[in-house]
Parts: sequence; C-alpha cells; structure tokens
Amino acid sequence: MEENLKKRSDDIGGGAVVKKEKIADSCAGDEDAPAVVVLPKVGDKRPCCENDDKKPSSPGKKDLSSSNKKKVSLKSDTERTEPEYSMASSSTRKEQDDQLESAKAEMGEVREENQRLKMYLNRIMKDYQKLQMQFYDIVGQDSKKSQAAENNDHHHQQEEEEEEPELVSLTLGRFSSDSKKDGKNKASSSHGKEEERGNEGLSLGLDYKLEASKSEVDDEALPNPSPVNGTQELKEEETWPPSKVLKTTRTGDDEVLQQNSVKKARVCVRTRCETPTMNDGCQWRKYGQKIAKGNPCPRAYYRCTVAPSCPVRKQVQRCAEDLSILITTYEGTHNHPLPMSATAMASTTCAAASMLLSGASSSGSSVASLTSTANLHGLNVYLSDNSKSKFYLPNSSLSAASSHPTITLDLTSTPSSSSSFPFNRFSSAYPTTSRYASASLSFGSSESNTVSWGNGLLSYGSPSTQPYMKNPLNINGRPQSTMENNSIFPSFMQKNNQNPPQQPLPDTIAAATKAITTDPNFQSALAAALTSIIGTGNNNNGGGGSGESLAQRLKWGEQTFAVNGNGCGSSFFNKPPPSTTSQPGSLIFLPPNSLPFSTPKSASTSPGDTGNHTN
DNA sequence: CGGATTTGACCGGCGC
DNA sequence: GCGCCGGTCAAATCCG
Repeated sequence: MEENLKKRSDDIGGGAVVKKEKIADSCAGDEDAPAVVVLPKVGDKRPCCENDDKKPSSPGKKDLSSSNKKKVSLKSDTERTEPEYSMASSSTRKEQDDQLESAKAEMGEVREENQRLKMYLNRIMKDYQKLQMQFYDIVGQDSKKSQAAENNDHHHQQEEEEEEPELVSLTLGRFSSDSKKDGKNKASSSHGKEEERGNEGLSLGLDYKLEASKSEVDDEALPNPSPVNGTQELKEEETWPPSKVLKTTRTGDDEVLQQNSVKKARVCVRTRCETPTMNDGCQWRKYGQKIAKGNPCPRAYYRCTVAPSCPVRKQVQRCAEDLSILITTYEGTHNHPLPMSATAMASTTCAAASMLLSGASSSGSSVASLTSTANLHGLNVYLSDNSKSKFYLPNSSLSAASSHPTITLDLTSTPSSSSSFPFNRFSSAYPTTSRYASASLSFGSSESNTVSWGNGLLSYGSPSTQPYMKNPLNINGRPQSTMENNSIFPSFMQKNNQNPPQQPLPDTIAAATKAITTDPNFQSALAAALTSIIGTGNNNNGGGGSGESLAQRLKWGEQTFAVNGNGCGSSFFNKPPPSTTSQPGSLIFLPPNSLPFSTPKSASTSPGDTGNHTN
C-alpha cells in the first residue's frame, strides 16, 4: 500500500515536477536566447544592441558588461529593464520579453499546480488515515466479538478479511432499466427475464456481511490505493505466493504474514472464445493444469510473466455446459507496467475487483440485505439480496475459507439469448461458488446486442444501439491508439463520446442512478473501482490525456460521480478536477480495441480443452 | 539449447 | 484424524 501511495505521490509530484522541469527547461531555453541579447542592458544603459550587434567599442567596457551579465539574475534584469525594453522598440526584443513573461507565468502556474497536487495528496493521506482508523476501530470490535485471540493484528486482519462472502452483481446493459429500490438497502431487481427464470439463486446476491477489514483489502486490490501510512500494508503488495508458497519460501516472518493476510479478489471473465485462452495482452506462463470437480474440462493455471515478480495469476477453464465459453479468472494485481494491449483487461478486472472489495469494505459488518438496481447509461448495476439464493452463504458458514471474493464479468451474452443468462450458467457451472463470495458483472445486453466471434476476435455488434458494449470489453484485435474511448465503464464513457454534450439521464436511469448513488456501499465500491482504474491507468501508461477532466468523465448524467469516501480512492473524486495535471482519468480509458481477447497466438497459449490432467 | 509446457506429486485447507 | 479438493511445484518433456 505504501508503495502504492508512494507511487501515487510520485505520480502526482513527479508529474508535476516533470512538468515543471519541462517548463523550466523551456524557460531556460527562452532565457538563454534572450539572455544573450537582453542581459547586456543591465550592465550598461543601453548598449545591448551594440554589444550584440556591434562589437563594443572599448574592451574594458565589454568586460564589465559581460561580467554584469552573468551575475545579474534574469528576473531583476527583466524587471529593471522593462521600461528600457519598451523603449528599445525592438520587435525581437519584445518577443523575447514576451517569452520570458510567458515562461514565468507558466512557471507560476506550474507552481500553483504543484501546490494543488500537494493538497490533493494531503487530502488523500487524510482520507486514508481516517479510513484506517475506522478500520482499526472495527477490527477491534470484531476482535472482541469473535474473540480472535490472534496475537498479532496481521493474523487478525487476515481472518476477518477472509470472512466475507460477497455477491455483487453488476450487469452492463443487460437488463431493462427499470430499477427499484426499496427502503434503504433493499431493493429487488425487477428484471423480468431474470425473475422469470427463477434465478433467484443466480442472482446476484449480495451478502453484505462485510468485514471492516475490507478496507485493507481494497487497498490491495486497487492499483493505486490511496496513500498509506500504515506500515504493514506496505508490503501487502500482492505477492502471489499464497500461504503455501509463502511458507515454503518464507524468509521473513512479517512478510509472510502480511502476504498471507492479503485477500485476493478474483475477477472471473466469461467470454466466448474458441481458442484455448483469450488474449488479454499479458504474457502468461502455464504452471499447472487440473481437473476441477464439477467440470470435466481441465483448469489451467497461468502466471503473469511480464514481470518476474508479478503476483497475478489466472485460471482458464471451459464452461462445462457450454464449451464455447471460456472462463478466465484473474487474481492479483500487476505490479509492473502493462503493455497497452493488456491495460484494458487489467483495468477492467482491477476495477471489478475493487468494486467488489470496496463495496464490502464500506458496508459495515451487518448483513444488509441490499438490493439495488440501477441503469447508468446502459450500465446496469444491481445488487440484490441474495439471502435466498443458493449462493448465499450464511453467516455461520463464513470462515477463513471464503478468502476469494469473486466478481464475474460476463461477456458471453448472445443476441436474445435470454436463456443464456450468465448467472444461470454461472451457478450451475460453479456449484462450489457458495464457498466464495461472488459477484457478477455482465457486460452483455439483453436484446439487441450481438456478440460475434470471428477468428478469435470478439466484436460487439450494433454499437450504436449498444453503446455500452462498445467499450470496456469490446474487443477488436487492433491495438488501441487512443485512450479516449476506453473505459471500464464503457457505458457512460461511450455516452460521453458519442453524445458529446452530455445528455441528461432519462428518468428511469436517473432514478436508478439515485438508487445506486444513494447507497453508500455502492458508491464506495464504484469509487474505488474507478479510482483503481485510474490508478491503473496511471501506472500502466501515461498515454492519452484528453482535455476532459476526470470529473467530467465521471459525470454520469446529472450526477457527478463523486463518491464520498469509503472507498480507498473515493477521495479522489472529491477533489476538484486537476486542471492541468495529467488527467488521471484519461489514462484509464482505453480505446475500444483495448481488449484483444482474440488469441490466435498469444504469449500464453494453453493446451486447450483436450488436455486431461487429474490428480 | 533455452524457454515453455506437461504432468505426477505434494501441500494445506476444509468438511465430515 | 482422514479424505477430498484446489492450488502449486518441479522434473520431464516438448518445441522453436
């Protein structure tokens, strides 16, 4: 965490510094040129022209003037000579003067910007500290209750972290926009199709029994968590080796403990893919394969090889019921810059994970049977009470076992294939899901959206009608050249792009938006998710800042996406949009093409379905 | 020959 | 305590 903090601060400060330097350089450049010409004025009353243009008449004088030149500061020089300057009426001199002035002004701006950034950083720090304090308070309470006799906090935290099952379901554009929200946290997603199918189980149950410890988790999940002062969390940077590996390799106790304490959110991506594995832009190395219970298809284990120490791993498995569906589960956060082609997926998964985790963190410890549905520019996000679903994990059953909250991104939606509602398959395909918290993100649309796979390329049809499909998980094999169209939350980004002047949300959407935005849990979750995305973007690439401010980009309809800060990154949204700084948001938004799932031949090609390997 | 993949063995967590 | 299961390791093998 701290590392992340550092990173962020570096980003902020560093960026500013860089900018400053740039400007300074430019200034210097400007100054240098003029200095030669202008400085002479100082020493002498006005011979600069002569000095420059003509050779000084007397050597002695020249020396004097030259010595003066070097000693006089630029500033004083310009100030002092200003009047004379105008008098000089040399156009070139004026230009130079203008340049100087502009450079100074620029420097001033940069200075201000730096100040602003510092303020932001401080704010983030404060937020984090606040959250941390809250976290510790909660942990303390929990510890009393559970009487966790853990000796050290790490263990304690770890246990708590492992305890919460969460089911968060986010569906992008899949459902009709009707959203209801009853009461405070309870709302029933009134999606007809879903209900018709009686998928209550599938449904995205959200067990909001979230432990306070989540906040910590959140930080991990977030690429760029808010600043940290905690000492422990520093190391939480996910080191993949889960407990077992850690044990084998343990050298430092603390480190191991901390690593163990890391709770990894998993992001499950379901796609239709004929190839053994989908190309997400990263390089993966297969390190194992197994037959998992309940699915005849072997599950392949991959680890990210972009960086030797990268903790990210993924599991790839065919859906038992539909072999055309490839289920890829990501775990961990990349600790290295990602290739452009990989940023989209990384951001997406990270955001999803952050959403999952942050939602948990903010929700407190009580089981809030929360169900809310909202449609945000095609982004259907709903949290439903899952208490009745088969996925629901009773409190009593909660244990350290559920250490892998999972969020599912379903990209398999087919045109009008209501029957293929992801959650159905999901539920059946993963009977063991009950063990883990799970959440689902469906980036499909119910009716008109078409998903076609060709040559491993996934393209979503009818972009115009399905704007939300265009972006986030939109896959073209082509490399993205711009960041503009990208977004983890494509829907609103797309809207922004397509409908330049942002249109107010329709009533239904607005209502849905309210439903969501009024839910602090979800707010924080989304905030964290977006923040994470932003962070990821910052980390992964410095590309494409558009002039659009983050706030603008995050503006969903009438409501600016400013979330108050439960999420780690939430504070980010509270800040005024940086004016001239690198646009954090811009970095995140990758081009629609950014998710080249096509995998004709990716760095990592798994053997395919045929491989059989049992224990 | 080096890197990636395969695959049997091993380990830890969890449920019974 | 035992067995099941998921996950990982690492030697063997494959491949370019």
